[in-house]
Amino acid sequence: MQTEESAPPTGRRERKKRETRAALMAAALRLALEKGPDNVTVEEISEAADVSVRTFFNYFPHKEHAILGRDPEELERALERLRDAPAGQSPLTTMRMLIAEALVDVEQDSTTASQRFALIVQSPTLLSQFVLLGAEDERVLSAAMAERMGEPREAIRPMLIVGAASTAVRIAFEKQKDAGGRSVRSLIDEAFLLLADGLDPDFDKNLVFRTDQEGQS
Amino acid sequence: MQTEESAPPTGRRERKKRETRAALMAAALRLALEKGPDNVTVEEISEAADVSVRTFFNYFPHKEHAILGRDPEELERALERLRDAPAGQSPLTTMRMLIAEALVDVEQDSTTASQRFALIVQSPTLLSQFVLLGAEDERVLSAAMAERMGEPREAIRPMLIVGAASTAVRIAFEKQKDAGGRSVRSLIDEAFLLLADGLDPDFDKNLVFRTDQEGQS
DNA sequence: TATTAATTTGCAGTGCGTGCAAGTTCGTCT
DNA sequence: AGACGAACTTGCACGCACTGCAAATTAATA
Repeated sequence: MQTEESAPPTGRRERKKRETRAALMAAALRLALEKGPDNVTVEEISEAADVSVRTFFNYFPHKEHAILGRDPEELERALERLRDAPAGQSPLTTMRMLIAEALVDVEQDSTTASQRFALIVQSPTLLSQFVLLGAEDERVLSAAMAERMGEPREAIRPMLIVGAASTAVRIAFEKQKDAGGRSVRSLIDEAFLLLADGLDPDFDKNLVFRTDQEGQS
Repeated sequence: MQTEESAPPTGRRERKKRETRAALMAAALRLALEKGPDNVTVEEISEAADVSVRTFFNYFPHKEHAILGRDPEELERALERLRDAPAGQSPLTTMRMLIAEALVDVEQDSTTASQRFALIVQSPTLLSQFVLLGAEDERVLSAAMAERMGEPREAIRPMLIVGAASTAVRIAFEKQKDAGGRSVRSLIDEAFLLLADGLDPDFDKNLVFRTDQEGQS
């Protein structure tokens, strides 16, 4: 009657599942690197991991998920960190902290992480899947951030902070290739400073655009 | 020997191609609205437009492109407006102008435009395709904006301005449903003010995150 | 009208992804 | 241990997206 999950249920079953999942992810990543992400078939991946094609789809909804190998715990950790952040900490500071800590996670197995990113920017389908997963995260984070800030769910600012921070990270990664030698971290730093201080001090706050062409003088 | 394109070749052929393309787009949109974007097959669309399935793929690379029905001239117009913007105008102001004018375009055939947007947020595949096309636009706009601002191509600020503006628009559209009655335009206004003035006046500029756990005091 | 080029179409084929109905493995209870 | 039930794997059939190829149709040109 103790079907509850109190002790870590490390049965043979759990272990095998983890192994299979890991094998599939590894095979997917390796093959994608070797042959280009769009030239890999699910059949090859399954073969390399020594399972049937059908089993592959029991583990991943799309081929891309296996290559991306997203860790669902990452979002959990981020949410937890957001909850545990100092009460007085300003929202953008919190976001930067979250990102910095997520980067640490990523950099720990830096080899596979940077390889994955190279693949992502290479393949449109991978990129779109990646963005899609990111958008989901953004929604969850925005909701949590709004609550933390004590703002209503429809408020613009929390969402904009999360969205802009995410944009900053994306740009930093994209720019890293061109911007010779600069670390992703320093690029992110620069972007966050811009976001915090304002992107444009000369922005014309009084300008109102009208759909009709009145007031042209 | 005058196989060149000097006069607008409005032969029967050109006309038919336009018609077919329009018919496919219309059928795709109509069916997507009726049955949900994920329950429409290419076969149905082609049937409704009275062409073969194979012909459909001669016009669109993916099913989604027919539904999205993107107008390639829109980006052209935006680029032109960016070039023609007053020399002294601040970058974020320019972006807001671009967006305001693009909104006018969209609102002119508002029926199909808003219908399309409702579809996009409904279907993950549509959304990802949409984002993918948007990312391409962002790159082009960023490059033009960087040039206009006289900054090198690797500079962060132009890209961040374009990216953040695009994020603001996206959020405005997403929030429109919850934010009872507020127009997209006013939501965009609010977002732009936040971006211009700075998302977070209390951002801690001196905080440096380290990968190791030193300086914990 | 005869020639040529563009377009459409059918057909065959690859690959993704899903439901279903076995078969197999594992945990559990007696 | 043996039996039972649940979880997992697998094969099979299927629908759908998309591509290359070659034949057929249609429009433009000489």
